[in-house]
Amino acid sequence: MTEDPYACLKLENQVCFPLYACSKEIVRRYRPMLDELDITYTQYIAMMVLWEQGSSSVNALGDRLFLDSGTLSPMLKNLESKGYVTRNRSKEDERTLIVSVTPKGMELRDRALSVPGRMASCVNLSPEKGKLLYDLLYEILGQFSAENKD
Amino acid sequence: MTEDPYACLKLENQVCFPLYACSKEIVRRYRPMLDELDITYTQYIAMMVLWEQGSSSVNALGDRLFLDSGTLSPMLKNLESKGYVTRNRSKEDERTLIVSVTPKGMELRDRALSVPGRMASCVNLSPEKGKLLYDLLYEILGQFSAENKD
DNA sequence: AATAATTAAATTGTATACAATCTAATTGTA
DNA sequence: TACAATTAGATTGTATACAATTTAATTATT
Repeated sequence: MTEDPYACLKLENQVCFPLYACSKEIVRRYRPMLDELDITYTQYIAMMVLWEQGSSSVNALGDRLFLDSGTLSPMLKNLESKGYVTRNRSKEDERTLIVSVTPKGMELRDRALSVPGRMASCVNLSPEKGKLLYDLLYEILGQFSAENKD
Repeated sequence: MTEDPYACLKLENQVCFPLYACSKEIVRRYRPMLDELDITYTQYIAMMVLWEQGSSSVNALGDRLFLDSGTLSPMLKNLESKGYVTRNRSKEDERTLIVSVTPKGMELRDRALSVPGRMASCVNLSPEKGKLLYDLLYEILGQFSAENKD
């Protein structure tokens, strides 16, 4: 049992690294499926919110996705150019931009239906472990959301 | 209990999304600490490998970090310009680039010693849950590494 | 030995991410 | 009601990520 003063700086002693690597690798595996829909992963999660809600302000979308306007602004313009969403200023508050799904965007939803199932088959984790992972991640995210509410 | 055919496309039913969000948020919390060392998170994990091994080929580093040359090449040049590493072609195989830590790079290690502890205090997860999360993530990463060995 | 196939990095092009700054609209306050 | 403070997005600048392609070096094959 040798005492390594640098043990804390070893890659395998980090929790963040497998989180970072896992996230990247999974998103990478989404790519071929999302290519078929002509969207990226970031666009996909934005569409998920919009499919569910119909529309959202950029701000609310950012809170939900943990993304800021620097990422969202160009990405939403891209989705608009593909015809999946429209971007309109709110009548009540001209500062607010409302993003809404178009009919073409709603059609996309049907074509995306097979994606979650096909993705699940890329990650071999038992349902119990999946639930465990999910709960642990949301426990951390919950803390982060609480922090940001200042 | 209404049957929603689109339930699988809801953001809260994804495991990937909290993984993606959590990874991003944690890396974002590293930034102020790593700013003090004048490195980014990606440079930090690369330095972790180099601190431990002294040197590595770009290829081996990429396997370890799940990054390709498109990301590593410019990032390692950046680390070189800061004086933390040197980049030299291998004598045995001129295709291979060997990245080595410089004395200045090793000094950085001492200044980085406080980072893991300060980061840990940003995430309030019990040691047991931390271990659980760690194991689940490496279970998934293990599958991915096995896949890539074809 | 000459050529084909493979391999390691580097480069190119597209799309994030995010801090910092800017602009315009709205709200709070003296 | 003017004017300061705040807020919502957009913009700018830097650094990833990664697929696809290119280049140079090495290995395998005929």
